[in-house]
Amino acid sequence: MSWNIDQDSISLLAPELPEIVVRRYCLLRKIYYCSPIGRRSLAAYFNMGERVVRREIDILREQGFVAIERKGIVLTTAGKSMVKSIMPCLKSFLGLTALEERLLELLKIRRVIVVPGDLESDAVVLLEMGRAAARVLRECLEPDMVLAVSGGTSCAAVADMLSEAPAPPGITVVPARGGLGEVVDYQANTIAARVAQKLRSSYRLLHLPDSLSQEALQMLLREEKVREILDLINSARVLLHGIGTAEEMARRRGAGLREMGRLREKGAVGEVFGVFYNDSGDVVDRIPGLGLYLEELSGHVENVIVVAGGRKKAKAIAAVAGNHSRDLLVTDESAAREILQVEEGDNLEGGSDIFVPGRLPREGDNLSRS
Amino acid sequence: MSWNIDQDSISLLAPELPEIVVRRYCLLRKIYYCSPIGRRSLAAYFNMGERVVRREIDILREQGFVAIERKGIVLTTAGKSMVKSIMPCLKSFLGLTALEERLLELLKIRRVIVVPGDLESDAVVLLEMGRAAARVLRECLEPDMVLAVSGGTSCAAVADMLSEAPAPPGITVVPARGGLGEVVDYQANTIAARVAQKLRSSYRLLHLPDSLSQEALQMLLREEKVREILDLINSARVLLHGIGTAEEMARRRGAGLREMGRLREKGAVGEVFGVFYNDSGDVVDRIPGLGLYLEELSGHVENVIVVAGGRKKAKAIAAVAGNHSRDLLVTDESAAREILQVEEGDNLEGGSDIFVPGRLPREGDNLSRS
DNA sequence: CCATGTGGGACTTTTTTTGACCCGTATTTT
DNA sequence: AAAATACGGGTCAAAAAAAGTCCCACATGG
Repeated sequence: MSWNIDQDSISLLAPELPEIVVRRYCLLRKIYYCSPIGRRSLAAYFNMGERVVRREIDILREQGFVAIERKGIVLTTAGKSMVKSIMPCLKSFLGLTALEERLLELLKIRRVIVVPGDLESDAVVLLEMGRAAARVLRECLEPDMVLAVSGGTSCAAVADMLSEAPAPPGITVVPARGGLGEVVDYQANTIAARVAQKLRSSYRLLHLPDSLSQEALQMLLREEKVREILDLINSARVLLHGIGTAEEMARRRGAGLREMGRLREKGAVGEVFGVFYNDSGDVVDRIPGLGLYLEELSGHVENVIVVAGGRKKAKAIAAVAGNHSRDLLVTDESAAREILQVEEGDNLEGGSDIFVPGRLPREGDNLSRS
Repeated sequence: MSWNIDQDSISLLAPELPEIVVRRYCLLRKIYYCSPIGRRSLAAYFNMGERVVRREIDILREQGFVAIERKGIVLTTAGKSMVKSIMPCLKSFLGLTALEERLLELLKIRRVIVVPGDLESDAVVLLEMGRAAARVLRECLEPDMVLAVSGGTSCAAVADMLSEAPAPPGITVVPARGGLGEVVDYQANTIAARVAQKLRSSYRLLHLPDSLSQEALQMLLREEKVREILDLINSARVLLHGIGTAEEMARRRGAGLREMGRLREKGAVGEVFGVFYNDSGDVVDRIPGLGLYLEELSGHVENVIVVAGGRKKAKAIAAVAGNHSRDLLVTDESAAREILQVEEGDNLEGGSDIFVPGRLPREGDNLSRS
């Protein structure tokens, strides 16, 4: 029998290690995004005791990663550098690199990036996903491209984390669809504009009322201005989109229980650009509206960057991101593990647990998070 | 300012980690070589509390690396496999790979292998060095070679750790010099025979009285049998030798304080094949005797495997193993760090400490070791 | 048959960790 | 300007973990 012990052998010798490393890394990462921040805020955020946080911070301070100021805890230069550069090392240490490879094989797409942590229990993971996706996005950009972006918190995070630096010339950013009734920060229009601003590119928007009848849509299609933007959108060569769960989307549309029941009946698990997919990736429903038609995108779309995380979206991700050689997936650890567990009945081994810094909540805990 | 944080970043996040890993590894390694062995023996050997050992063993048992039997602690299959395969990973984790590269550059020799630990405080390190050297030795062997070995504990360890498997045909093992008065187990003759046995090769020995006058040596030289073996020795294409410190050698020769003082005066720090070297690698003295003449070895020697460890031998190693492109050095962590610190005024960074499992000795401790 | 070394159990002491405070101050909000 | 908030730091006791120190029953080997 051959024992395949490689870079993870250290964690086998010190099984308590991953927990420690993850806890400190999460703290560091949170401080990175939220500094200056206080002990109590951190403790509340991660559901840890205040004293535990203090101890960890002391260690991090001794290591020179954080400095303590009157306003709160901040990262030192070394700390910032650490957060930025530790990722590849941490990923291999936590087995995420292996996870990426297994997902790549399972989903048969071009590229998979898995970010450590669980988006649902640590909101900072969303930002980290955004940062990773932003880097991928920049790699995809070429002169005179049209980039279409969708709405949602995930894409908003990408926009947030994009560095402010000029992209190749001639790029136009457009929303993939006219506004779906959402918070303005998460609307495709808003995100497109913010992305364009970060990239120093131009952008075109498509403002539409929330719910339109078929007749109204037909009428709008005859408008030259609208037509023009739609053509632009459908000539996109790069797509950046999140994934909605069916429940989320139905709720966001203000749909009644009736409609939600219908979606569930059809087995809808994920939504992209207003199109609902079931487990197998088939289209089972769509929201009437104007914009990009994913099915019609054939030749000229080169890269589809899918960014979504959280255990709840696992099924949706697997359904949407499967079997497209043009797809690039950016997700988080919890979603990645969930997908693999569901899809291939993951032979659960020791150490494949996902570590979260917090403790079990007790009665009396304040569960609100910053 | 550029922060070079790479694979060691994990240890920066968890500074207590190297100590834990090294401790467990040392325990595992000791068990590997000495099983079955009991808690108390381990505790005494490593100068640890019995309870500490018990706890570590519990963890190692939970991890499936050791099993506890009535006769003592033994390694499981997984444990054996771990000890064998963790080495490269551990080396990079402890920065030994980097250490090897720096030594390679400093000494300008062909190859450097650094084994974790300190030979002086953990005798098992000697065996580990032997195992590494044995592997190197096997790589060097080609058909019809003559292999000359020296005496000493280091070479004895190599002989011990050599696997029993046939070497290329036609190999002859010889002692590099006639017996210097030592314990028989560590004499070159003994070691040559044991190496040959492991390699399934033939061997020739050269038995000589301890101290001989010049006249006696000259007379022996005229003996055909002796002459024949000497020719064989001097046709060696592979050398395997340890390094003696001057003190050690003088003591072993039973030399009086007078002679030791003379050696010290001349600056002798290391000895190989009865030849003493000073800091710079110059020959400052020699023990009269018959055998291999290192200086005359020119063309036909292809590989010189130097195996020596321990902080005390650092200077000797640096003096002897320098500037020979044919040299391969196998040493331990403590010697390697000491060499670098002395030779290039090592800019001491955090984490470059060498971890030993024990604690500081107290009064009342039983310091004897198995 | 006894000396030695083994694991396991039990107990106390010591150290570390954690929780729960309070305090003075700087900053923000009212 | 005053109140409220959030910050770091300090302190103390409870709790938990670790470590030291025994003793016992059992095997093994001289």
